[in-house]
Amino acid sequence: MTRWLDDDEQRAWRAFAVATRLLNDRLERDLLAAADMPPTYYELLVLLSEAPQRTLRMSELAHWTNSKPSRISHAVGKLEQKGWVRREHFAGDRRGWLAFLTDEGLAALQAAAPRHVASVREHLIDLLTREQLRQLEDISHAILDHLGASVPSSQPPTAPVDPAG
Amino acid sequence: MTRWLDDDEQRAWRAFAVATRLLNDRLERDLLAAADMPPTYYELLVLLSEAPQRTLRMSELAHWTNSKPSRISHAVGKLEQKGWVRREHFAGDRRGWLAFLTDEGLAALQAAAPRHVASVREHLIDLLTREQLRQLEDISHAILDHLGASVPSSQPPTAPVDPAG
DNA sequence: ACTGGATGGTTGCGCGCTGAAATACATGCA
DNA sequence: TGCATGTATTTCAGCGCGCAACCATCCAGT
Repeated sequence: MTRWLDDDEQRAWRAFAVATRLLNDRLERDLLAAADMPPTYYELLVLLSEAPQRTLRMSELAHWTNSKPSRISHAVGKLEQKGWVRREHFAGDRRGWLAFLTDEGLAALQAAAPRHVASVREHLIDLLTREQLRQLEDISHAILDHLGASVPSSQPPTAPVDPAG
Repeated sequence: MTRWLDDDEQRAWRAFAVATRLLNDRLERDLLAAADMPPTYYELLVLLSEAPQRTLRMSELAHWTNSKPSRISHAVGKLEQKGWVRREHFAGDRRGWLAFLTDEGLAALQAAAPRHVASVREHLIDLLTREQLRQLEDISHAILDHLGASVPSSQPPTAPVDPAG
């Protein structure tokens, strides 16, 4: 007994689906041009930049990005190659690893941030009224609550940069 | 001279970014379970199912999905392997090709649709008030207008099924 | 008719991200 | 000491995608 979508729901869903996909594609392309990395990797740098000591455990990175450990390993490996992240043993439990954001990594982030923020503004934020912005946040939180997710803004915001992660 | 995001903007943007990514992941997993194909391929079936004669030209598929020709070729190739789509020459201009949705393809779509609609309902539609639904549509259209995109709801809606594409 | 340039699609190839599974090693507990 | 658990890495394979090269067809100009 399927409850199909009525006209209103259908229109809203389709518009939303297409819009978010297109927006995502666009932001991804822009970010690639600005930072030469996929959004998911950029996200890791943002998380690190806002963490105390610019440091997080691998498992924490996995947690905040809702991803499997292997993905984090791969990603941090790439970032390490670029010299943007360094890995060190976690003193106290040598199974664990800490990922440090290096000065170079922070610099790269700071270099990319303006273009990324501009992109987010141009293709999303500046298109909306203040009212719509609030609505969008409410809607987003409804989704997040339902999916049982947590937004990493609960991270200690010691950000030396505003990367609009 | 970067205009950083203020607190309201930052919160909204982050919530939106995380919510849409998570939602997307979830819907993708569900769809994969229901239809054994990526959302982008499913989208093609939906387009075809709603087109007159369940038929579209390759270039039209490319247009409505904002994708390069090669992607469509690859995708339709896969769908053809499954017996869900058939390709025929376009009479009148033999350079062109028509993609037909087969009976099997339609059946597969109809089989997958209920679970997909349920998923969309569960993780998005049913979470929102009627008011929020309208807000979301407006916001989406703002994005679409700016990106110069078109939503395929301008397709002739002769749908024998409501797949919530 | 012939030819050169568009046009519509395909094919081959490789890139880059991802996850599953196997592995390695540390830890804590019986 | 043993063994399960926890943390992270590594290997491997798969996939979707785009680029570039290619092929077939159409069409305009001569």
